[in-house]
Amino acid sequence: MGLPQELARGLEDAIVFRDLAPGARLVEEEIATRFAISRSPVREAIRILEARGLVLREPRRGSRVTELSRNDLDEVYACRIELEGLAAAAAAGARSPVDRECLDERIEWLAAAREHGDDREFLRASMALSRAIHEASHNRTLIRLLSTLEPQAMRYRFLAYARAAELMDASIEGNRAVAAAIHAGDGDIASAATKRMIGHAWSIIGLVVDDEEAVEPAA
Amino acid sequence: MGLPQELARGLEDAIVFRDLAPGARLVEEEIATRFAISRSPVREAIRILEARGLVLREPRRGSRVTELSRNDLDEVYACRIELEGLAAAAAAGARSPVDRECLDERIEWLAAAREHGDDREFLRASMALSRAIHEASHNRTLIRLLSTLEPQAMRYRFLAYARAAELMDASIEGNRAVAAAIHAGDGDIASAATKRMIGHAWSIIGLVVDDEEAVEPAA
DNA sequence: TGATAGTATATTGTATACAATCGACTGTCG
DNA sequence: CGACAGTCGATTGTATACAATATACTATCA
Repeated sequence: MGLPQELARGLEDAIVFRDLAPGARLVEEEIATRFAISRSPVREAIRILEARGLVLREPRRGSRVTELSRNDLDEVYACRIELEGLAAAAAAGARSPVDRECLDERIEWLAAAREHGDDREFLRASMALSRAIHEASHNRTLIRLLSTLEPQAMRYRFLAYARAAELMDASIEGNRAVAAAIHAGDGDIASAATKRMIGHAWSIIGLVVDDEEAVEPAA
Repeated sequence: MGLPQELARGLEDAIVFRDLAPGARLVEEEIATRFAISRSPVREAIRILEARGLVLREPRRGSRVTELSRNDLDEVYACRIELEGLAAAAAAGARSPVDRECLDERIEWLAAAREHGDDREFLRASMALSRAIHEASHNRTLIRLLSTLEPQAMRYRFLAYARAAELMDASIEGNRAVAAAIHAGDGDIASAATKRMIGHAWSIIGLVVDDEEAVEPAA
């Protein structure tokens, strides 16, 4: 993979897992020296993050990690619920044996991470599973859109896992239902199951974020 | 606006209106010298176009304008129909007086362009109207997603206008219905009207693209 | 003392220089 | 005659140098 993409992945991880807090500044030269590269690939990486809504770039004033908020959560999830539903339906329509295997594999990975009680691992498995469904849709445009939407959604999920661990169980169960519908080739059910699962998560995460904002109103 | 964004706008126009044909190469230095700037902003501009699906960048091999195809059309419109529906519903929910004026204004512009018989002007007005609806949703995440999806859709619409002018009349009528629902504050009707309009366009454009592919199978 | 102009510094935006790689051409050898 | 290695040109990827601008600090004046 290219250097900017690789760097973007690393920074994205840091943002999703809160190693880089909301509001943190991203100074090009600083990052460049830290990774012993020049500003050129760093600039490219930051632009990738901007396209994903993870950082906000103000002209001549630099970039900072975007804040999380109830309003932003609602925006992201309103889009996500539609696009993920679309992906599940398409995956059910264009199902292929290899995708099927891949899906089951990743659900097991998800369950294993839950057993282990590792939040980060669970989120990683969850991202991998999502991507597998996206790929199974064989809709490259949809994949492109989702790849610019998912990372921000992951930030909220990670936030919520710490406060509402039952969300993980709901996620496993929901995904099992989605996978079953995809395997059965029923797009409508796959879409409905996906929307139900995401809508449920949305409401739970919303409570967590509301709490967060009540505690820290100065954000 | 920044230089890269301005340049991207210009190149985007050229691609949408077919001044840059599908498959055309975009050589960084060539563009740079043509506009009397350096490669740095050109590279950024090309990345913007890539994020919008207008150009395909292959590592170390350069960028070329993406091809249009029936398959790609279906991908784009499957996403578009959902996201535009969402935008219309949100706009209906969060309607404000200023948005209302703006909407009506742009529909009149659309009708005027149709009277004039100017394809390009009609498409420009159409883009402006779409953006107005997007903005009226007050959902910045949705706006971001749509801004990376619309340009590709515009390419197909421009293609179809030349062969199926009645599409423009249907667009005016459809948009009037959508605007009425938004003004009435009825999200469900706004969404349904939008999806009906886009679905209709989808089927007509599909025929045009099928024809195109039958004529030129070597693409 | 408070406001303001001026300056200094930090950081981004743009231009240029250098390195690496891909594709095409060509010449040689089997 | 065909296949293949080597070289050359074109183009992208990365690094560095320079220019422009925003912010913070300081000194001066009302």
